[in-house]
Formats: sequence, structure tokens, C-alpha cells
Amino acid sequence: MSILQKINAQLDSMAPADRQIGQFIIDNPDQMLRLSSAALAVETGRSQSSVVKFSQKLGYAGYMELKLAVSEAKAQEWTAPAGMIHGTIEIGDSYLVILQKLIGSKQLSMQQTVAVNNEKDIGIALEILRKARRIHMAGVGASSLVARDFAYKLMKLGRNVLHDSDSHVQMANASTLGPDDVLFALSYSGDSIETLRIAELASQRGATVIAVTGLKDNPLSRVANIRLYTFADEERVRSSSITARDAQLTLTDLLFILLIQGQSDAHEYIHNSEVAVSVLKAEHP
Amino acid sequence: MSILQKINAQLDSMAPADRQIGQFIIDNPDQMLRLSSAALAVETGRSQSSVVKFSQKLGYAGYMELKLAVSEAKAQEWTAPAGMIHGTIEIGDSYLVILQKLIGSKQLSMQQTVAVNNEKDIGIALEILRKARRIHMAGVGASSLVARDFAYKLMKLGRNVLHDSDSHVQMANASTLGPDDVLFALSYSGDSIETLRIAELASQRGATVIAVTGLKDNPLSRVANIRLYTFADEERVRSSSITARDAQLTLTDLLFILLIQGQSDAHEYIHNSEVAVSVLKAEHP
DNA sequence: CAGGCATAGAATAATATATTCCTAAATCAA
DNA sequence: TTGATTTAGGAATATATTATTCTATGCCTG
Repeated sequence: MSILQKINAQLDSMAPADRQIGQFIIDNPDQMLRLSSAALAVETGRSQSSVVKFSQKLGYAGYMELKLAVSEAKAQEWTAPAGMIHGTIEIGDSYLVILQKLIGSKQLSMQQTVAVNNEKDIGIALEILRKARRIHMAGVGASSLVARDFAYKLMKLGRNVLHDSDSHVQMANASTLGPDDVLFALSYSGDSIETLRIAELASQRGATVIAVTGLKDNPLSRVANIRLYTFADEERVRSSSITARDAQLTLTDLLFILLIQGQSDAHEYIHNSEVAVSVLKAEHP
Repeated sequence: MSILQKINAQLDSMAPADRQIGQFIIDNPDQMLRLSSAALAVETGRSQSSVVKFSQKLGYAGYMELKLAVSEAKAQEWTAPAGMIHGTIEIGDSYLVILQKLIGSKQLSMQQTVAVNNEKDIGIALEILRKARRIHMAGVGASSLVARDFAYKLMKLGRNVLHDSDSHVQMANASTLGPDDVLFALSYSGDSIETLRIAELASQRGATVIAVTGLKDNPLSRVANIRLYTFADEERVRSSSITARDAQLTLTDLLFILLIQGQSDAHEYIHNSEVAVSVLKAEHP
């Protein structure tokens, strides 16, 4: 939690002088960075000592430390954008605000997604993907596109991957899975009926099931042997699965990169696939 | 460019005292933030005044300003990760380093992509998409997935969109386009032969062509009426089109959000599509 | 209503920063 | 080579900033 948010949260339980100082900092963090404690006191109509005490009450050694904390918070704000930190994208929003909210929530989803999966689980999933005789990707709707993207990438590494956007075909394929095979199932809600049934079938047939779902408890991850999670910032970009898709892509990209790391001939494979595709490029660019 | 990089770049052309101070700051930025000018002088074996002068030579009013700049740079480092700022993901990299490099380059691509397209061009593209009788999406390989993702989204808004992953089908469809129609063509390189031919055909038939390509000059954007650009940080995540795809998605997501903003019944459409899909969800989650 | 307690400003002490000044070394010109 | 001139860089100092202590005031509680 950034210092600005922290101040904001505590604002109500503060004494008048502190509240006034805190409010000013929240409203004008940039200006505050250029003010000395005395100057800030003048701006807020309070005393210089109150400013210092304010800083100390927040747990900092003094005003200077507070300034550093604010500067840091400001710098991270472009990452998780300015002002209305928890705003949904609204009808009246300006172009710039929409931009910031969109980028901000995309970034948040990405960061949280890598944060909620610990290295150990990722490592286990990698090991399973490495050893798999055959990998089957399951996912419908938006998740189908992520499944396909991941499938393409694994194919580039020479892995034996199967994916079809038609869930009936997926189901038929799942019926051929065996103990050495892996089902990689994607569903943000974790309760898409087709994906769930496919996972159940794969599980019955002894295949290892890796489920990539949202954080809350869901049927799909209950079926799975390995559970990986995605975090989507639905708060800000409501009514579209943009961030859920970004989170899934972040996770599959990470797995892909890590697979490359562990496969010594990976770059060779990728190079070959690029050369092959380049035949289909225009000759004079 | 961050202040740490700037110092690093100028290091060679600095006088001994300044070089020593600069080196210390580059090596221990965290520590530096907690040191006073005098304390830093002791650490580096130089005088306090040299520290202040060092700050001023870099263009800051004084030591305090330099500290703020360093703090900011440090804070942004998690965004564009630590240390080897221009490193590709290497074989020996640790899990954390890979994570940082991956997230960092994803974020960079997103930020740069919104930065390279000015509001005016985006606005024109939106207007064209709004007025289009029919929108045809073209794109092969990884771009095909982005095209499909964007197509799904526009369908949710009730727009008349066409996409098929098979380039022959795309070409056949393009042959039916007319002056009121729009071809939305995606290709990072801008020289995928199929996409290019489809765009040429669409253009001949009088359709408006919107091209989404990388920044460098390319055949596809030359054919187009409207040129939008994507920025991919291929530097760090080499040998895969991860960031190029992220950039394309960022751009199409932005267009989608902006279309929603300008269409009063958009949320209704989306709501209806969600209700419709929810029939396919498991009943007891 | 007295005593304790919290608030907050004034005054002051302590620190930190910026400037000035000075010296020694380096560079340059004749 | 030598004297003039510049430059680097530290010591000293002036200034500014920050932190602490002290005190007045109001407020609550017993």
C-alpha cells in the first residue's frame, strides 16, 4: 500500500492539524516534494513542528523520510495510475484518464498474477509439462485464444500439443488422454461447463490436470492436480475480460519462458520456426 | 532515462572525486538515500561540498533534489527491473530476474504503444470503426489471435465483424468488401504476405484500411488509409512474439474501451452477452 | 473543579545543505 | 621552462532545514 493511500485511510482518525497536513499531501504530492517542512507548514497554515510530528506519527524518522516515501509512491503511480486509484472507467473519462486506467489495471493484473503463484507450484507445473508425452489445451471463449497462443508457443519448442477451439473436438481429444499426458485447462471463472467436463474426463483417464483459474474457489481447480492462479483487476475495466485474459497470458508467457530456459535446444527450435515462417513474408519490405 | 543510467553514462568523463561519488551512488542507491551529504562524503572519502557540487553538476538544485531523483529511479526499477536494464532473458537468470524482465518488457511495450499513437489518429480510427457497415479482421499467426480477440469484443457490442483464422477464407471475405466497409489488418512486421494481399484487395475494392503494425516502415502500412502503431520490446524477450502480441492487444483493448465510451447502449449489449454465456456455466460453483 | 492528557504552536537546538574561499595541481601560452 | 590561468576539490562558513523541547490551551474524567 502506498504512503498516499495509507494517509488517506488514516485521515479520519487524525487530529485536525494532522488531517490538514495529510490532506494537502494527498492533494498535492508533487508540490509537497518541493516544499520544506516549514514551507509546507505555511501552505497548510500549520506549524513546522506539526509537519515533522505528522511524519513521525506515520512511522518515519522525520520529514525527509516521508518525502522519500512520497516520491517513491509518486514514481510508482504511473504504474498504477494517478488520482482515482480505484475508479472504474466511467462514461465521462478523458482520453488520458482512460489510458491510465487501462494500462494501470493491465499492469496490476500482471503483477498480481506473478505474485499469487509461488515459485514452487510453477516449478512443479514446469516439470509436468516437460515430462508430458502429450499436452492438451482446454479453454472456451476468451480462454480459448490464450490456450491457442500457448499451444503455438509450445509447438515452436517441438512439444506435442493439441488444441481446437471447438469444445466438442476438445472433448473428443480428451478421451484419448492417458497417464503420461497432461491437460492444461484455462478458465477464469473456473466453472465453464465444457472445460470442467473435459478436465473431469481427463482426470478419470489418469492424465495430470493443470488448472489456471481465478483466485476464488471453483469446480475446475478442485478437479485439478496442479492449481495455478490468475488475478484480474475487474474493478476498473468492468464488463470485459481484458484483464483476465492478460493475466492468463502473463502466466502462460512465464511458463513458456521458463520452459525455454530449461531446454538447451529451445533457441534452435525457435530459430528454425522463424526461418520457416519468413518464407511467407513480402520480399521487398 | 533514469538518473542512475545518466550517472553511469557520464561516469567516464567525470573528475576523480565526482566519479567516486557517482560510482558509490550507482552501486548503493538504497544506502545513498539514507545518507546525508556529509555521511556520503565520509563513505566515499570525499568532502561534503564535493557531494553537493556533484549534485549540481548533474543539473539538480542540490543534494536533496538528487536524492529525490534517485528515489524515483529506484521506485521505477521494479517496473523496469533491477540492474541489467537492457539485458535479454539469459540462460542463467534466476526465477525472480526472469519475472522482472518479463513483466518489465510487457509493461514497456504497453506504455510505449499508447505513447506512439496520438489521440487524433485513434479518434479517426474510432470514427471509421463506428461508421463501418462491416468490419473485416485480417491477421495471420499470432496476429490472428489478436484479430479474433478484437472481433469477439466488437461482436459483443453488436457490430458486424468477420474473422477467420484461415487466410484463404480471409481473402475470399475481403473480395466482398465495399466502400462502406473497413479492413482492420494486424501484422507486427507489416510484411506478412497474406495480410498484405488482403489489404491490397480491400483497398482496390474501396474499403477503408486500418493497419496496425510495428514502427518501422513496411508494405502493409503503406497500403493503409489509417496507420496505427505497436511497440514491442523485442530486446529483452527475444525469440518470441510475446511483447508484439501484448502491444497489439493493448491497442485493440484501447479501441474497444473507447468504442464502449461512445456507444450509449454498449453496456446493455455486453450485459446481454454475459447473461447468454452464463447459461454455459456450472450450476454449483 | 482539579488533574491528567492530548493538541499544537513557539522557541530552540541540532543537523544538514549550500556557498565562499583558498590551495594545490594541472594545463596552457609564450 | 616559466609564469599565468584554469580547474579540482577540500576547509570553513553561512544559510536553511529539520527535530526536540517547552509551554499554553482546551478537553475530558473522576
